[in-house]
Amino acid sequence: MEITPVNKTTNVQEIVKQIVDRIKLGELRVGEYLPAERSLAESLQVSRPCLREALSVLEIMGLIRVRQGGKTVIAPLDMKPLCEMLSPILSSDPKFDADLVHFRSVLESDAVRLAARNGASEELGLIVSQMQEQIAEGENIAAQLDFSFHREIFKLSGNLFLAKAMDFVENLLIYSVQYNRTHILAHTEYTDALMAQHLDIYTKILNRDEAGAQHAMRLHLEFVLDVMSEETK
Amino acid sequence: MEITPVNKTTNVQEIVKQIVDRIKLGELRVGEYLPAERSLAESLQVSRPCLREALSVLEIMGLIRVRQGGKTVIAPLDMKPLCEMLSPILSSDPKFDADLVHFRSVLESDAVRLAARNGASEELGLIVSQMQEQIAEGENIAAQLDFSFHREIFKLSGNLFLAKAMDFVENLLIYSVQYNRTHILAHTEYTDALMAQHLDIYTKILNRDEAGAQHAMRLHLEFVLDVMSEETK
DNA sequence: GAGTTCAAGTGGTCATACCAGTTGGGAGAA
DNA sequence: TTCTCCCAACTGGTATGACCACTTGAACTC
Repeated sequence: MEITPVNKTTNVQEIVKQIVDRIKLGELRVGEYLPAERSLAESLQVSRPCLREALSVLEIMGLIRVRQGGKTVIAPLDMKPLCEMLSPILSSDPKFDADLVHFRSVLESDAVRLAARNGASEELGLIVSQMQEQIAEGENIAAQLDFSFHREIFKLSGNLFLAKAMDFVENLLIYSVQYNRTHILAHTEYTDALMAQHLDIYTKILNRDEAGAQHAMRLHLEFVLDVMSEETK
Repeated sequence: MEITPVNKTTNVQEIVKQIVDRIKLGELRVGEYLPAERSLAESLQVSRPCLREALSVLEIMGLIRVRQGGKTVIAPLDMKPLCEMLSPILSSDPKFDADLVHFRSVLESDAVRLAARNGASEELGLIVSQMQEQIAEGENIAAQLDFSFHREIFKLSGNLFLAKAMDFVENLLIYSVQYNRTHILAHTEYTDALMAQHLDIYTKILNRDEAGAQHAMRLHLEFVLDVMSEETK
């Protein structure tokens, strides 16, 4: 006979589970308001402090957004608050930055391969066009546009976890001094090279050239890392 | 002039931040006890419900372990509680299982390459020896041993995030019906093949054959996936 | 000395009150 | 009528104090 610890569960855990389940079942949808704390506590037959503990948990999980005076709203799953809280712990490791950038490369290298398998989207083409327009006007590539490009590739990969992991990594990278693409994008001398690399990746995806896309992405990431290590010298 | 929202912060967020910072700074170390809620609340000059909200957050983040009647202890960062809470949301996606397994393959494929670069550890050799002993005695490979083998590879990779991501994935896979290695390990007819694959991976790591190790791992993962899809037919 | 018991201390829950910010509708002005 | 402004009512944020449930360890019994 196998012995397992009795499953004693706390009120807070029950509440969290119940609300998560309701979100999963679609009873609570993104954008909808949660009932007021007082009435919700009554419905759940728990005290308000207890409910508030559960709400705090849901908030850090990024499932709800709470504002004093305003209503509590169901939000799309967002890792950002968790990352903000957790980043001090993680970044205490000296290898943090290097490991994170490597990890991102691994993710993106696979994402672009899957993206090439699935083919390009209109959205990706649009992003590339906008990049070209900006350059034609003598501007640099906007950081937001660069971000959208890479994000779209993860979306095209179709893999839920690659996209979520990318979110996670990006949220952590915000706090990384060494890895700030904005600096690189601001350097005019790199603009042409970066544009060519983005275009190359896009073309390979368009042609469904999996290996080629992966290779192009690797070259791009290596280029970015090289420039970064130059900058920080 | 750039306009940014004023950073109104709540008591709970302050408390969480403060405790996280103290853990980072080493003032609070893993295994140590947190003061009792009542006295800690007094020290922080906040009410107990408020403090408890913060503690709930820290608990879901896996930074502390709380037991009724017992003391609250600082724990090593553990994604498990978060995964348990989050898994219903994630698994609501029909592609969940497939995406997760693919994601895991991506991680492990890279981890084993880095492991091969760094070379094998005594620990890994010991695990392989134990596997061989079990087989020599006519037993199957224990699930725990198989898990240790794969975990050790992530450890050998030396990349913080690969290991953490692996933790995350494994915690989610517990709830995946389709992906339960225990079933496969229990089948005697696969035992020899699995042992050979593990041994192959180990040897390649030992010889610092990066490409070979990666290839061997891919073969192993494909084999496991094949068997699984047979099982679920 | 080994086993038992129980009191003190811990987290878990609750009810209530009040503070602080948001919102929307009604009173007043144009 | 239409617009503006203000305040009442509702929301979340915090505090207090009480009580329950569980764990622990020291005093007590045998």
